[in-house]
Amino acid sequence: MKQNVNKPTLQDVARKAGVSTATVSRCLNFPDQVAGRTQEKVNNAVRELGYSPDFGAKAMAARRTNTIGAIIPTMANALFARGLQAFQEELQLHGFTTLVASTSYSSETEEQQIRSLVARGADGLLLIGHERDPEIYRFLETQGVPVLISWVYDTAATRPSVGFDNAAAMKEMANEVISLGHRQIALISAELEFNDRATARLHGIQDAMSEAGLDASNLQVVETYYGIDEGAVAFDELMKTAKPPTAVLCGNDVLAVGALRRARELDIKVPEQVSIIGFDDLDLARATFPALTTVLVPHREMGKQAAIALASKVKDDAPIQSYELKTKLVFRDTLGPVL
Amino acid sequence: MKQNVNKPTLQDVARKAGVSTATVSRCLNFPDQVAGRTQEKVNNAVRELGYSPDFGAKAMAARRTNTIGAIIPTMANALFARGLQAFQEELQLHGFTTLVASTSYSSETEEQQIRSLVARGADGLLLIGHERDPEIYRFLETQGVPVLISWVYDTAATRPSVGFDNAAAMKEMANEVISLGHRQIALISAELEFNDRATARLHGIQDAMSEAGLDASNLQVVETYYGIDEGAVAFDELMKTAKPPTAVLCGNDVLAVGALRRARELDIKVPEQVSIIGFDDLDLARATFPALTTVLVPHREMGKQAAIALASKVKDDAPIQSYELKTKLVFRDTLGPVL
DNA sequence: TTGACTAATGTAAGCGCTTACATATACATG
DNA sequence: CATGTATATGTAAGCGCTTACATTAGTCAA
Repeated sequence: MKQNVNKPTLQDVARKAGVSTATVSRCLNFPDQVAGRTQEKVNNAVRELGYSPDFGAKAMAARRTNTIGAIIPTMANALFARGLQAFQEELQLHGFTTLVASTSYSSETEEQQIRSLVARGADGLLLIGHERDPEIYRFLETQGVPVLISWVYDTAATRPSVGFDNAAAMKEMANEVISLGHRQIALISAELEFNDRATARLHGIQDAMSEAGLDASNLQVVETYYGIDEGAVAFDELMKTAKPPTAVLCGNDVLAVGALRRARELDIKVPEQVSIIGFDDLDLARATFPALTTVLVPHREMGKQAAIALASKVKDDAPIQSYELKTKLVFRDTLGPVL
Repeated sequence: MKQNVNKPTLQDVARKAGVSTATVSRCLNFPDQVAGRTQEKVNNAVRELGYSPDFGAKAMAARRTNTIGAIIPTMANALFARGLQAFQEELQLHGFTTLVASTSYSSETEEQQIRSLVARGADGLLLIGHERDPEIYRFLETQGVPVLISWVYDTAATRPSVGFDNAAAMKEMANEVISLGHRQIALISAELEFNDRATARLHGIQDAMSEAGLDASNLQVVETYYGIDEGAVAFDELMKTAKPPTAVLCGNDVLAVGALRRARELDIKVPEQVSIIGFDDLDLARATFPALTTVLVPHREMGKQAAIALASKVKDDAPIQSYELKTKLVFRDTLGPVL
C-alpha cells in the first residue's frame, strides 16, 4: 500500500495559482462567483498539476455527497441491471451519482452492503423488496437515510414503494392458464426465503388455483437459482414426478428459457404437451422458439419513477409517494390449451 | 438536502463508553489492542447509538481506501457483468471493496467515471481495452493510481493486461468458416470506434480472409449496438444486399441470437442457407435452436486473474504481470458447409 | 518493595476540503 | 470627494476520523 506519488491538493493548486484555497474551491464549485482572470489562473494550475478533488474530504467538509445507493440481488439478472440503468440515468439528471451494489440474494451480504453504502455517505437508498431484518431499518432510521423500496407494490406495507403487485400479476397469468384447462401446474421459482417478490408470485398462483377449486396437490413448486441451466434442471425434475404438470410457470424468463431448452432436449412439444410461461419479458423472450408467453414488467419506467421519488425526497425532503406500475400479459407461443 | 438527524460520530461513542476516541478507533480496527472490558463498553455504545463510521473521514485520515474501481462498457452485457462478479469476489478475499461504473461505450463517460473513481480514492483501477485518450493515462499516472487493462491481451501494447487475443480468437473461427467453403462473409460488430476488442476481431477476420486469397469485397461489416433486436436488424440488412453472405460472424452471442431470430422469421434455414456464429459462449448460446456455434471466453477466470494481479500491485507494489487467457471454439449447430 | 518491562489508554496533530465571516477592491452616486 | 453597494478574495474553523507519541496501569523477577 505504498503511496509513492503525492497527489496534488487544493493547497497546491492555490499556491500555484497564487490565490487562497477558498478561491480555488469556489472556482471549482461556483465559477460565477470568481473573476474571469482568476478562473483562468486556477484552471491552469489545476490542469498543470493534474489535480483531482478528494471526494472524501469534500463530502466531509460539505456534509453532503449527492450520492444515492442502490442494492439489487444480482447484476446477472438483466431486468435488475436495466431497471437500475434507468434509475441511474434519471438520477444523473437530478445531479446525483449512483453507487450500486449487489447481494447475490444473501440477506447477510445485503446488510453489509447497506452499511457500506451508508458509510460511504449515501444520501438515500434504493432497496428491492420489503422483507428484511427490522434492525436494519432501525439502523437506517438512526442514520437518517431515506429508503425507497422497489420491485414491489404492496398496499399492506407501511414503507413507501415503487413497483408492481407481484401477486396480482402472477395470479392474472395463472387464471389464463387455468382457463385453458390446466389442472396440474408447476412453478419454477427463485428461492423464496427473504424474497417477497417470489413469495408473492407463488401466492398469486395459489390464490388463482384455490378460487378455481384446485388444491395444493395440484401445484408443484421447485426453488432454484437464477440461470438457464438451473431452469433446465428444474424442468427435468418436474417431468420425472408421478404427476408431471401440463403447465410450468417460471419466476422469470431466464428460468423459462432453460425449461424450454430442456423440453426440446426431452422431445416434449411446447405448448402441445407442456405450456411454459415466463416472467419479465426480456427481449430474450422473443428470441426463443417458440417465442415465450410471459408477463411484461416495465422495468425502465420503474427505475425512472423510483429515481424521481427518491431524488425529491432527498433534495426537498418531500414525503415519498408510493407508485404502482402495471404489468401486462404477453401472449406468444408457449402457452396453449390442454389437449 | 436537510440533514435532520445527527448521525452519531466516534466522539459520541467515546463519550458514551467513557473512553477516548483513539480507543474507540482501535477497538473498531484493531480489537486485539484493546482490553476485553473496554471492547465491551465500546461495542455496546456503538450498538446503542447505531454508530456507523464515516468512510470519507476514515479514508482521509488513514490515507487509504482499500477500494478498487472497475469500469466496464455496460452491465447489459452479461459477460462483463459476470467477469466483474468474479473480479469482485476475488478482491473481497484480498480485503478490497470494488466500485463499479459503466460507460455505455462512451469514451467521454468513461473519462468522467475514471475521474470520479479516482476522486473516491480508488487504490487501483480495472479498465476494459487499451484504447483511450493518452491524457487520461497521464492523469492516472500523476494521481499514482495503478491501472490494469482487461478483456484484451496484445503483445504489442505497452501496458500490462489480463485478457485474450481478440484477433487470434476471431481469426481461428474465421479459418473454420472459410475451410467450410464460405466465400461471402459478414460481420455484425459492435461499434468499432474506441473499441479495440471489436477492431481486433474485425482484423482477425480480415487476416484469415486475405490469407485464403479473399479480398475486401468478400466481407461485409455492419456496426450496431448491443442487443438482440439490434442483431436482428443487422441481419436483415445483410440479407438485403446484392451479394448476401453465407456466413455471418457476430461480435457477441447476443447479436447472434438476434440474427438467428430474424433468420427464422425470414424462413432462412440455419445453417443450411446461412451459418451464424457468436462470440462469448454465454449459456444463452446453448438455449437457442439451433444451438449456437461460438467462441468461448473464460470470463470468470479473466476476472479472477485480473483481481489477483491488481491486488498484488496495490498491496505490495509488485509489478503487474500480463496474463493471457485462451479462448476456445465451441462447435454447435449453426455453422455448416456451403451447400 | 522496587525497577524494568509490557499492555492499555489518552492527547493532539493533521488528512483535504467547504464556508461563514471579515476584508479589500471597484465603481456609481449624490 | 465621501459614501454606499456590489463584487472578489482571504482567513480560519471545523467536518470525523487515524495514529505517532506520551502517559499511565499492570506484571513479574529479583
